[in-house]
Formats: sequence, structure tokens, C-alpha cells
Amino acid sequence: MALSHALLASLGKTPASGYDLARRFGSSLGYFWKASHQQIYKELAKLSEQGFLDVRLEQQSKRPNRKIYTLTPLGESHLRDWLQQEVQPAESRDELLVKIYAGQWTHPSQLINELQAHRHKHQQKLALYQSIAQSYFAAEELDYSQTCMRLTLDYGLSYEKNWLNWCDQALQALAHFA
Amino acid sequence: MALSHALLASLGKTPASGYDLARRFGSSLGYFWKASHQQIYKELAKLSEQGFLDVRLEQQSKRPNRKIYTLTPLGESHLRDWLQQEVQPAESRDELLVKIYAGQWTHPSQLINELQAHRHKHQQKLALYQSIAQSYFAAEELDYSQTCMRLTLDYGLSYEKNWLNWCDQALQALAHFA
DNA sequence: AATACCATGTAAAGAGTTACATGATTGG
DNA sequence: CCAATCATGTAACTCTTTACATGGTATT
Repeated sequence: MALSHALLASLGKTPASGYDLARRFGSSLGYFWKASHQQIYKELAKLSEQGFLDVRLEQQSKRPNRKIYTLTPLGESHLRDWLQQEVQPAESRDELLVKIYAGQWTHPSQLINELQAHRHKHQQKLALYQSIAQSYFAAEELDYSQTCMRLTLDYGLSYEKNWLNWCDQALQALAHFA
Repeated sequence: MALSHALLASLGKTPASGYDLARRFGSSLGYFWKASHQQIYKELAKLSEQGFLDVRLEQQSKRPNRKIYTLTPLGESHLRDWLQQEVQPAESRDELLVKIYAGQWTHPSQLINELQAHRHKHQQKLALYQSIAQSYFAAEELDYSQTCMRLTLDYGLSYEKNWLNWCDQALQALAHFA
């Protein structure tokens, strides 16, 4: 399970609460992993039970209290162990492509509408990633750790660009039948 | 759940057994969806129970008997209904990128090795898709249905090319630190 | 003689989604 | 006043993976 490893890796950078982590999945971690808060809270409980994380309660006055999680040495070595095991390329599961595959059962205009909606969403993600690239990676010289971060963002950028190109290609091809 | 829709769509093209369908997930359907035979057999049982599929036993002499599934009119309308509901872009979950993200806990050479292994696998998938493109879509003029098929393959092609490019970029960037 | 292919499944565990639940504070 | 943000969870359900199970035929 890689959600646990994503959490350990993220907490290895900076201690955080479940809420913080959920927000990280909306930004940096979000380029390549998705997790809901329900999943995160459950997984954090499990990881601290296993001794991979320490928990500390942070009292707050005008806001709900927070549980701050920190990576333990045991958690760190667990993460290192995982890094040495080979992983397989991710398998894709894409509903839009199932729809295109099933295109014969619907009218081209139906597919065109949906492609346009998807194109728009990918466009927005791309714009977001581009603004992040500008604000966080403006420096010329990046160290090893920054390079790693930059590469995950680059993946997100190229992934969204690729989608945009494919959507355009698909829209053009389907226009002949609409 | 889109596995069921992928199965209905595929059976809408040609009736098939669970075994056949599992092989389709290794080729055409495999560009965008993944399913194991265990999942497929279970789902087929459920879909025929719901009246979306008909089953017929095909006796064989020197091989195990086969159950051939066919799309029913009810299954067809169920598929059409689904096609009209908007779907969201797929969320990615990629373990390799989690590893890059966690790069600070390991040596660059570790990441480089893994990137090379992934690059090789994507290269092989690309070669496979390219050979399929040549043998199945050689004709200039494609009808609507063929265009849909072609588009799903094109997605697979661009997806793998995108991965190769990113792997090369990542390998180059990490070479400075190895 | 060993491996791969054909062809079907069951069972258990793990991962992920959706719905429900609470309650104060801040901004428009 | 309404919506969003902060902050944590539980419960039920669905989907996916992994392990187990069987047994004949064809190929190297």
C-alpha cells in the first residue's frame, strides 16, 4: 500500500495534522496520488499504532484541537525499506476512455460534450501546476531534494499537457461525425 | 463502477467468455482499464443476474467448456444510460512518483535504477501499441466506430510516449547527483 | 519432464468511496 | 444570514488484490 508510504514521506518533510495532509493531497501530493480525509485519518491511526508515527495534541483556543504527527526512526526505516523494493508502473482506470470505447452506443455529440468538459478540467489543472512551477521552482540551481520535488511537478505538468493534446485530437477526429 | 460498463461495452461488440474478456483487458481494453480474471468472472455473474447479459454454455471436447456472454437489450439500455452521465477525470495513484517524492530518504542511484526499469516497461508497451496501430488501423478512412477505437489506442500511445519523455528528463536531472 | 495455455471459479484481506456526524469561527 | 474553513472521526459499502483450487492439452 502506497498511501501509507506517501504519508510517511510527507511527514518526513514536516510534521503535520491529518487535516494538513489532506490539503497536501490537494496540492503537491496531488500530482500523483489521491486520498480523502476519511482514508487519511484511518491510516494515520494505524501508522501510529504500528510505531511509525508519534502523535502530539496541539491545543487551540478558537479552533478545534489538532493532532500533530511526526515520523519516528522506526517509520523512517520502514520508508527506506519500501524504497528499495521494486514497484510496477501504475495501471490506468479511466472512465472517459471506457465511454469512447463504447462510442458506438451513443451520438458523437455526446462524446464531444464530455471531451470538452474534460479538456477544461485538464486545462485548469495545468494552469495551477504552471503557477506552482513559477512560484516554487524559480531558482536556477536546485539541490537533490528540490529536484525530486520538481520532477513530480514536471510529471503533473506533462500529464496534463498530454491530456489536452489528446482531447484536441479526439475532438477534431469526432467533429467529422457530429 | 466502470468495470461493469467496460464489460458491457466489450460484449456489445462481440459476445465472449470470461476468459476472452480477460485477454481483451490484456490488449484493447488494457490501454485504459485493468481487471483480473477473478474480478471479471464475479462481475459477469452479477451482470447476468441483473439481466444485462445472457449466458450460453459452449461444450468443447478437448478443452474446458466455455460460458459465452451476450449483451441483452436491457444491458444495452443500461449502458446507454451510463453514457449520458458525466464522469470525472481519473485520479492518478502512482507509486514510482511517491518514491521520487520521498527521494531524500534514498540515494539517487536507487531512483535511477528504478526509473530505468520503468522506462524499459513503457518502451515495451509503446512498441506493442505501435504494432497494433500498424496492423489494425492501416486504412486511411475510418468510420465512427473505428475512430473511437483508434482514439483509445492513441491515448495509450501518447500516454506511453509521455512517460518515456518524462523518464528521460528525470534520468538526466538525477544524473547530476549520482 | 516441465512449462504454458485453456477455462472456470471461491475466499479472505486490503484499499477506496460515500454517507453520516459534530460544532465553532471567519468572511462576504 | 449563508457559505466556507477548520478539525476530527465512524460505518457501511464497493472495488481490487492475493492466495488457493482444479485438471486436461499442447509445446519445447
